[in-house]
Amino acid sequence: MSTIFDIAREAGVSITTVSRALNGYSDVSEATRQRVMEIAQSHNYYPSAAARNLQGGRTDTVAFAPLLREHMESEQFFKEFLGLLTLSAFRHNLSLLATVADTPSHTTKIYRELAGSGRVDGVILADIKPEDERIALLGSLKLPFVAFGRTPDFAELKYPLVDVDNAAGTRAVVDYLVGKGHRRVAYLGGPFNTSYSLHRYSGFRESLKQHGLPVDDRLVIADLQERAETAEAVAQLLQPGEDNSRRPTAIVAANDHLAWQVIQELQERGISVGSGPNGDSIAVTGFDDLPFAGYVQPSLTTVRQPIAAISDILLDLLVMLIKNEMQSKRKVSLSAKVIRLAQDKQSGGHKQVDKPGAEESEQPVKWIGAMQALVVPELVIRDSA
Amino acid sequence: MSTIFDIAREAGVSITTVSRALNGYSDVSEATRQRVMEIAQSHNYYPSAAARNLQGGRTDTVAFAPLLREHMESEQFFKEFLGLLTLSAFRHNLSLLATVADTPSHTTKIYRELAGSGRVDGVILADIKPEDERIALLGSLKLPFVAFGRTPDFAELKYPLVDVDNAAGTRAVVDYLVGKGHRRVAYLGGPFNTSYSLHRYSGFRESLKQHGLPVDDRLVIADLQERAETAEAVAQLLQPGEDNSRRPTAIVAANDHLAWQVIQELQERGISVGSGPNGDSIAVTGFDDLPFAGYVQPSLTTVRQPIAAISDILLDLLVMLIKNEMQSKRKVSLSAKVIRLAQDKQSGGHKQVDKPGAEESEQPVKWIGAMQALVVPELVIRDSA
DNA sequence: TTGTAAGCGTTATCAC
DNA sequence: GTGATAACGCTTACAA
Repeated sequence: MSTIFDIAREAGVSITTVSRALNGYSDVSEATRQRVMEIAQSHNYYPSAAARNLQGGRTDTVAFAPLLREHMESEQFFKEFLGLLTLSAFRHNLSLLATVADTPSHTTKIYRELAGSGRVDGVILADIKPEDERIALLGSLKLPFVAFGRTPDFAELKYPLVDVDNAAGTRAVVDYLVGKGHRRVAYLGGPFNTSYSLHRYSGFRESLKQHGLPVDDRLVIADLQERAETAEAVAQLLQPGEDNSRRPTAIVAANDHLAWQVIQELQERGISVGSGPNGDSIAVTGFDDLPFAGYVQPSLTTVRQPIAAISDILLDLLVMLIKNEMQSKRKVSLSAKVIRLAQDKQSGGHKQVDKPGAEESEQPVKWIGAMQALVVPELVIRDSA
Repeated sequence: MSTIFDIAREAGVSITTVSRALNGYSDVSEATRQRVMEIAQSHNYYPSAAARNLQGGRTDTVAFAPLLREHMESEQFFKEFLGLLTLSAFRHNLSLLATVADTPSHTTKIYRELAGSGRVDGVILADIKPEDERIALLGSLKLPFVAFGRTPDFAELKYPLVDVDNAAGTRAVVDYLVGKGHRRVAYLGGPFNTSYSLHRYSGFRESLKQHGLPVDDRLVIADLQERAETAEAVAQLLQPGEDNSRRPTAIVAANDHLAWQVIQELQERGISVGSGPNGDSIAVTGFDDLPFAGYVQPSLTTVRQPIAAISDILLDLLVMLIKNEMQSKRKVSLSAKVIRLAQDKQSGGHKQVDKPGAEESEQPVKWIGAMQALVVPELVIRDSA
């Protein structure tokens, strides 16, 4: 590949001039600029990203490095999020560097390396846990980041984030179910190790309490992962021992995947799945509204996470952060200007992105802090409840 | 962030020594190495990727830059492939740089830039078209690449590729349908602008001919994209005018998405979907076996593209190519050694990858040239046909 | 308007 | 074993 020297030589100017011409500086004669640009084009010349980056510029790249879970190949949420992040990044004129971490400690290493090696301008965090070291780590590393999710102390820590109001989501579900007459509602969840799983569960409890219904611990089973565990959990719910009145008429699953497992278990036992607290059918709800949710039979009543809108906001925030970081590499706190910028979004949707195609779905977004957004998810009523 | 100078100063050695110690050279005393490594660790030092890359090293990054299609947000195949590429890249100790191209000409620009700026060591191409300029382009740019898919002249061009035997896939479908007694089989496809869409269609024709059945052009409708077009196509198939014997008993759709649209159209018309050439039900088949294929009702009989295995092979090939490229930046053709390496895979699966987790599904792979693999897809029989 | 020259942080090539 | 020093290709003061 040709370098800036080749272009300079052929154009009969210095490399400085080439650099200026190509970077759109004003102090270059139009004639020179034309010539330089033509020659550059004919040589298929593009400035070396490495050289450019080395002298202090940005990489125009952001990273996403989720922790590799078992059976990640089949994890729909991961793929959805990754795909939509890629699209959002593109609209923000950014590239997405996708990696994966093996283990929690490997995660730390990856972020250290990302920060140390300067490969990216910022990172996107997901699957935030209640005590997530990554937040402090990235802060100390001075690597700009945005979180999808939040820790309980998000208000004090003041890191930029977008979260779905998961509690509101399950509350909406339970409200809906209770509204349809359900009184015995079970909750099936995965491991309670992420913030969102805790929020979903607490939304469930809150709503029940609000309706004056008891939370029957025998109707709550968590830590479900493998299909076999779900099978066992369903079996447990269906065998209330002596008293048949303990059998739930509705099952709230913490995610779509789990909901689908539950539905299959019920169907295998000849129990019909669907709405109505009466009869012997059982209502089942999910959470996420992944693409398959509308396809399964019966189609899933679930809570939609507007992932496309979320990734757009995440990148809006990250871009602002990076710009701020670039402007002044010494200031520790966010400049007031950036914060104001972020809050301006409150009114008027998210038209920050450069390119068309962003979700303009007027997602209700609540700003719960400077650069901290809470997206209210929507209940999607289908056939399963 | 600290640099190599900081480490050198603190360790009381030269930067050369630091570099050597950290890069595992043998000519460094064990004592020095220990000290240097400790100090580096304590400073959270990682060599600048830019500086390192500038002096000629690799980036350990490969790019994937698909063309942005309309409604890409909802394109499952894109997300599947992207997610699995990310996982495969990780197993090969590579990062994946994901971008998107706006337009075909933007695609060209992206590859030129990728090559010129040296941001990545190689790229993965997908959606290969019968006349795909990208192959010549990347060749001339000397940017290592692997293609998922192939042009008709792949044998002469000799570029590295992995393809699914799409023709064999639809042949298997038709064989199966004809075996079940179907005689009037329709074909519904998208635009015939990619190699795979052409291959799928030709497989369809081949199989019919092999079974001595005529190809009724009125039963072939292509270029379907929007749901409305599919609706019209289905309507057309169902209104054979005067002669009712022209109505197909089976519909082969070119992909799962289309198959699902067809099923919905049929169901809306009160036509049951399923196997058996008799009765008034119509069999429908898809292609891809995307995650939702098993979820829809009736579940899709389809052809499975083993995407996980494919992306592993793609990256196996790309890694070999890159290594070769690094070794000798002047040689034009592949070294015999690399070719041999690639063909060795023929016997013994694909255990090339460093980390566990690769699909060891013993996918049948036929090598149709040096570094050119053809994966035979599998017919998955479910309820829709 | 243009050119000179000093970095940016590595690794590689020589010396010692 | 270890250390100067020269690239690597670019941007950006500073001069002219």
